[in-house]
Amino acid sequence: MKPKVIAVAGPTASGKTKLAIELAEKLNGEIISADSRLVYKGFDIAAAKPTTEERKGIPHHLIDIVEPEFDYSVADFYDDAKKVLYDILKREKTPIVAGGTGLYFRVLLENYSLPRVEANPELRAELDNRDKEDLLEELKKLDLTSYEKLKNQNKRRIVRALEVTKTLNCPFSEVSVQKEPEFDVEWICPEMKSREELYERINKRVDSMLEDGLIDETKSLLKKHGRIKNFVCTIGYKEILSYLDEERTLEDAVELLKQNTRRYAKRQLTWFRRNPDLKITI
RNA sequence: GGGUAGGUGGCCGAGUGGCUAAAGGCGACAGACUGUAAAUCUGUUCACGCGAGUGUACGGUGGUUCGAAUCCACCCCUGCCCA
Repeated sequence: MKPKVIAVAGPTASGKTKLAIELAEKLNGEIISADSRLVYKGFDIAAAKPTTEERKGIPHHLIDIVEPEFDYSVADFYDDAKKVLYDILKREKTPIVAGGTGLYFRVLLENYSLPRVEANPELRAELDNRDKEDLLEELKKLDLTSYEKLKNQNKRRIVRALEVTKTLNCPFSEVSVQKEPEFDVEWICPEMKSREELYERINKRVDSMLEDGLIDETKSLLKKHGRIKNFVCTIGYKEILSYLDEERTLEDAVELLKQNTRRYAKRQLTWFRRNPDLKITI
């Protein structure tokens, strides 16, 4: 008997946070956040982190666990989430994995075996300096399977394949395989009527982020951390920063923020649509 | 009223006789995703058709030409300058 896990997955602003909390109340559950931004301390308004009241006393895991300077990786998530998940099961409560980061769901619940190869900045820099064709040539010699899969893909993924292959001295394709799923997952996504409705919710949520003090939050994070990657690459902060830098008006920055959020939601939909259990129709 | 620059596909913008259903960018849509993932990358984008193809299209109406987004005439509209 595999352990039962509930997964609440959906695009940003679809209402998954609320849905997860309702389910947790009903099922004596605890929530494991599967969100690459919620892990960071201080990323509150822009990341739509649920407030204490909103959490209704339900334990939330993997939120506010690292400082933004720390590069939290999928592997970190995998280790942390698995530990928490078994802990919840041990206490005979229901684990509810909720979030919007497709890769996190895949690695945790679809049991992909992550090659244990940490990011190697020197090697990456060296590989980045070479052009894509050159890297592909090398990959073709070392790992034909990965070459076939990645030849039309982006350079970053080719770099990673080479990084793993060279470090382990073993082809990337042989160490990154899918195994038998470890959990019995019930997939749930919030109901969404139409793309228009979702986009409308996104627009409204961005407006309320502004009312809640997104600009002040951006300023104080900037002061505290400077322009570190995780900060300036986060939707919400990057657009407000462009306003603070006087690259565009506030109005334009907000419009761009809405647009980038819509695009992000679209990419999330692409990810989740692939999962037949999620029944995404918009 | 006079002068001048211009009106191109959802938007911006290149194109100055045939190689043009019209570069490029943006947007939109679709897809990929195994340690950067709110990241990064790929494809499609006038209509109909599986397709060869057919139809419609560069402000409007006429004209020149075998052939016009491109040349000519008149008209309409917009920006700027002068009155």
